[in-house]
Amino acid sequence: MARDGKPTRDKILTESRALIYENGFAGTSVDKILEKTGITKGAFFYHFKTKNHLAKSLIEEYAREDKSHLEHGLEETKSMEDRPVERLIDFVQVFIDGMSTLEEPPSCLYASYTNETSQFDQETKDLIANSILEWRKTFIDLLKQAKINEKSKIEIDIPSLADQFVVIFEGAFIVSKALNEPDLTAKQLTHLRNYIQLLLKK
Amino acid sequence: MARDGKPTRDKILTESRALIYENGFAGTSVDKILEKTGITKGAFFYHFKTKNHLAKSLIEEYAREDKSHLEHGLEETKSMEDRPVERLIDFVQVFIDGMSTLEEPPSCLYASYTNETSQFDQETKDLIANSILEWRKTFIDLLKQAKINEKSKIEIDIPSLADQFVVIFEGAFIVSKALNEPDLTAKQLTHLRNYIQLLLKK
DNA sequence: TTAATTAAACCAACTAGTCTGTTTATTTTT
DNA sequence: AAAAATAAACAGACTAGTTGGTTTAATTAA
Repeated sequence: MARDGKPTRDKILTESRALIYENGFAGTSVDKILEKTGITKGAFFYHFKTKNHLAKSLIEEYAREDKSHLEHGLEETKSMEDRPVERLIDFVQVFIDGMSTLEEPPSCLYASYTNETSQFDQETKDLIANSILEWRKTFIDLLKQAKINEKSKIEIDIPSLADQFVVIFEGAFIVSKALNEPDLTAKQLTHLRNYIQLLLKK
Repeated sequence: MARDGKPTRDKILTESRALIYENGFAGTSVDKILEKTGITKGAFFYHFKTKNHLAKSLIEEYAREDKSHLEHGLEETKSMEDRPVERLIDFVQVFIDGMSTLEEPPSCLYASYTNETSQFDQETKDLIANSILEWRKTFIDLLKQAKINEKSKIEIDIPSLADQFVVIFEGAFIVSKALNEPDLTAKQLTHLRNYIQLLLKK
């Protein structure tokens, strides 16, 4: 057996993600990653066959984290399973709390990739689409359990309301970055929470 | 008199914008632009000193268009100046209408640039920030005229509600592209219209 | 008659990726 | 326990092609 390569691989993943948030994927050269990590070219291409294999690994890792955020939201509100209306509101609140007290504007790898789609293969793009659809599915479920359409005075398109969550996240990240206002995302999510609350009021 | 360079310059601007929407700025080489436009290198650098000068011209043009969209929204609803509540709703409706019946997912150059910020100079980034702040300003005005905080049962942070408009646009563009659902943006804006309507109901 | 454009050669820096060889920790054999 | 073998992990020089950008001389069109 030989020495442990995991620290090296992890360092490449963490640092390159940060670089991509600032330069984009095409704008992040392998040499820049090497410079930032202090890792050599040999080591880099030992761990990742090509630069695009790194892109794939990055998005896979990101999607795993994303999924665990979703699961965390469900877990945190599990005790309210029998009060679906409160659960729905509290589910959103979990993420409002998670987005407050940020020191700098957040970023999303899905958005980064989507802004230069042609750089990536279909599998990578599918992974992004499916991750977003997971949020849609989960939210549709929460909205249906809260019987939102029976309670609301106006008719609501549930799937698109479900999408609002991801839409506001993605949009807030961009505006937060463009204006350099780290607390913007939490504020934006608050409006989604308000909207749902107003819809649920008979 | 000499011959007119405008068609050449315009072609570079239009085609390079389309390329940036697919490849990002760093991923869009000058050679690719030449290939797509059929223009020569000499002509390209005759019109743009550097690739980053093109970036600047592109965002300036984009910001001008953006501003005229804002003005168009105000113009279209000018007849309701004395009914600020209806005007506010109708202002949003103008953009819902503008975003329905799209054939393909829309894109935003502000978002493209923001996803690879380090490629651009401060002036370019400032132009983006200021363009977004124009929307904020306009919307704050519309919201105040509609006396939203006097009418709403819950307390509303007006500036962040104003930002919702741009946030939903930006977020919807990304999700629309990631899922390849052209009509997503219009649907998302509809929820913003609903939200404001609910807030305005005493 | 002058600005706009072509065509092609050219450059230095940078690009992703390859290659050969070395280090390192563990396993096997003695 | 010491020596030898193994293979993963890593080093870094090198390559072939691309990058943004320059130059220059001839040509085109209003």
